[in-house]
Amino acid sequence: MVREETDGAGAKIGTDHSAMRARNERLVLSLIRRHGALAKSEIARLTGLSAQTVSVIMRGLEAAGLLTRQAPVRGKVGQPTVPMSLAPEGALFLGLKVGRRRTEMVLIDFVGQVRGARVMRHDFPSPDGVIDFARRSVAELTAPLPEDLLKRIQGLGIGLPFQLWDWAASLGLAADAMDDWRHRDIRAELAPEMPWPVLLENDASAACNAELVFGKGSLPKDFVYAFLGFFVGGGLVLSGSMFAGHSGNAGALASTPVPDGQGGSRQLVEVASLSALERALAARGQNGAFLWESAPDWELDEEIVAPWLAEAAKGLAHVAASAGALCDLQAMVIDGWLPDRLRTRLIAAIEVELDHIDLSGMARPRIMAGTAGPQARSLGAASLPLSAKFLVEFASLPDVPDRD
Amino acid sequence: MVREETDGAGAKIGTDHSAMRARNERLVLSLIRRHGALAKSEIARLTGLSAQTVSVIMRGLEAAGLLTRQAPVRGKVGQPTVPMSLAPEGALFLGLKVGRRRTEMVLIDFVGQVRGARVMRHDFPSPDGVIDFARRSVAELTAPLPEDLLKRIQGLGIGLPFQLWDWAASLGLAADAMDDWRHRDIRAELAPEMPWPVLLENDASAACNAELVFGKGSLPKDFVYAFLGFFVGGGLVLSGSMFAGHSGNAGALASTPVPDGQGGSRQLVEVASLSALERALAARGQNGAFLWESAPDWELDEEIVAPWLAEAAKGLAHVAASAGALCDLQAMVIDGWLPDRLRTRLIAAIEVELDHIDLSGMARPRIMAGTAGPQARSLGAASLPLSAKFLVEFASLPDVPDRD
DNA sequence: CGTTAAATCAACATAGTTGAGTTATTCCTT
DNA sequence: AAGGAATAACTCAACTATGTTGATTTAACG
Repeated sequence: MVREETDGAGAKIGTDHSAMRARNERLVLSLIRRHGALAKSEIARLTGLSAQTVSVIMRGLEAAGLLTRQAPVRGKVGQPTVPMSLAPEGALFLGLKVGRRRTEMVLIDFVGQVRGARVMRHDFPSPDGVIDFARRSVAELTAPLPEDLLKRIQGLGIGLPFQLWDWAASLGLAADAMDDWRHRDIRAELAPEMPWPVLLENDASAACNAELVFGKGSLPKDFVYAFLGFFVGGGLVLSGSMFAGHSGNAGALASTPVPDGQGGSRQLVEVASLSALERALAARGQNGAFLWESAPDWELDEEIVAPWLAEAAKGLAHVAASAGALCDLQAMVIDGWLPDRLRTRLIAAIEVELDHIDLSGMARPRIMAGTAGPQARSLGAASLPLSAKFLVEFASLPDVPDRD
Repeated sequence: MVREETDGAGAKIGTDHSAMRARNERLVLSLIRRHGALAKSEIARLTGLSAQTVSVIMRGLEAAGLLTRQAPVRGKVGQPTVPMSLAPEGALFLGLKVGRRRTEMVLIDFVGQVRGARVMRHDFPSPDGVIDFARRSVAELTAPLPEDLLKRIQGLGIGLPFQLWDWAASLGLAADAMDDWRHRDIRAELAPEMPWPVLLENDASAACNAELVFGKGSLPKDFVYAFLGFFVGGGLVLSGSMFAGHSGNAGALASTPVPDGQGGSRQLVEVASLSALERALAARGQNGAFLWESAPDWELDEEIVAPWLAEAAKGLAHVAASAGALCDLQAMVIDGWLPDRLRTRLIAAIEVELDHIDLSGMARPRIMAGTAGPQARSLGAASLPLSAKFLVEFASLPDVPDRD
């Protein structure tokens, strides 16, 4: 039931029977995840598969504990339909998010509920410290689980900022303080110790995946996602699935050139990131460390926040326009380690800036708020093994009509 | 043998046996197209399919006339391998390219050789004129074909500039001269008359597809393609296949905002297009009509071409950087209705401009020349039905190792 | 109690896999 | 140089996995 995806050197790219079944199973799970509970007959109509085939597949998924039957729906002529929904305890996932001041591990279930969490604070992350924390947290989070749930853990996802070593200088640390990260591969180090697959992604890409898999709003099929943390990162969702790029670095919004207002260009990270905000605080003699102390509920002086917001919005609007033109995007989704109110203001400001950009020849992308908020990255890390094992690439998914 | 892809409302998204076979057949054809002749045993190794399955599939493709056996290769221990290559006459395709002053139709074979062509010149294209030309050209191009080749025509692809109606003003025509295009759908009008599928794409996206399908150079898996014509357009190739976007408008490079050198931004089309060059000519009192008269072999005054080149390169370098960051691209491919020497200069100039952009945090995209040149668009139009029917999405293709 | 739609059962069809056998070559031994 | 062993490509026949079809059962409404 729901086999691993073969990968690596000897990857099989031809399709055989088991690949066919695997894909059809993922298709069923993906449809139910996106739409909510669906009856076998509805799945048959949506997929074009025969009722018999769908019946076999869904009974299998139910037997595997991944689907549960809901109360039968009566009121229409004919035998009542039995909607099947995702079984929350059908599968569990661990997510490790490495951050600037906080490293977190979460345990989530099949529907994205957080079942447990651990947090470690640090001046700056070190590979050894993170690996140690990961080991302890896995032990602590799995210890209370009964045998049957323990077996349902499907993987560990890691969300890690890329080019961590570039932080050192900006943190006032010795320039080589984080050089360790250059040469360490924590995925490869943790994988042998863990009984499940271990996956790694850029932390912002992971956040994007959380939005895609667990997002509550109705997302378009194509959008660019931006997460404002110490850096700014993102992800690119095309045809409903995340596009990671050949080296896993797609959505590297930090590096995007944006006009600097003086005829040249600079990188987005210089204007639309919390590091930029921290610099603005420092310029006024304030210590920005509080930004990272706890959940982001801070309130800043308007004199500091307004100019930062204006520049960030200008940069992000430029990205929305150029990414929109290139990829025919319908939206840009904004999230970050930000208080809700600030995120709302930022979105409004981007809309205003977009008015000042010539968008002829392309569709204007909507600017939307993310639904996962500050915890998007850890949720996203945990969502990586979920996507890898249980979801089909959405390219082939149809629009699911609402039930009447 | 190689079935049509089902599409439209009742699209079947579940996988059944025939979809499995269809995909494996396309996979075989895609591998041979990319690599050149391959033996059954090599295909078996590359795909991971069993020798028996590959044998059955390839005998079928041979019987269908899509593959031909090459001379057996001896010299190694064991039975000699029989490489199979694409049969040039295995399938034929028609391509209609609508342009500013020229509309063309070509007939190409399975390996991209042009078997026939028709050209119509006009002051500006009209839907009725184009449809009429298409009808006549199809008749003229197919008339000399023997019965068996006639049956091998697989489709008609159309490459059409989007937003044709915006030209009118810049051509000095009545503003509503091309309003017809707003309301006409030449694909829908031609389709019922033709015994094959009729597909339509943006002309620049079609050119991109030609590069992808017939390109002689070794292309990376992810690149952005730019074609400089009257406008500038492009295409986006991700994981080896073209990404068209939800409304078919991906790669709309014309609309990309680039810094205007004065602190604001303007659209790429204003600097990197032949319409910009024509404007520069007009500003010096020269009539730019000659640009379109024949194949692009013109030589321009350095005082006109140098400033245009500089601005175009600056704009394209900005696009290369921002697209590169967003999509983790390995390259930008440049082609256009340009003399070869000018294209070469443009590429060099983009490289220089790229040196002035901060690319930290991303890989520097290579700037490469296209291999199809001025005829890329008509070739590309004809390549559309080829891709649709005979190629698999390359996402799953492995790197084919060279034979030793 | 007839009609309807969901769900299932049993027989069947399709296409991939496995293992044995055939073929055409090179390599090795005499 | 001749003949057999080794090797690798290819094919055949039997088998397996999985999807489809048409008949049947089930549980509701009217």
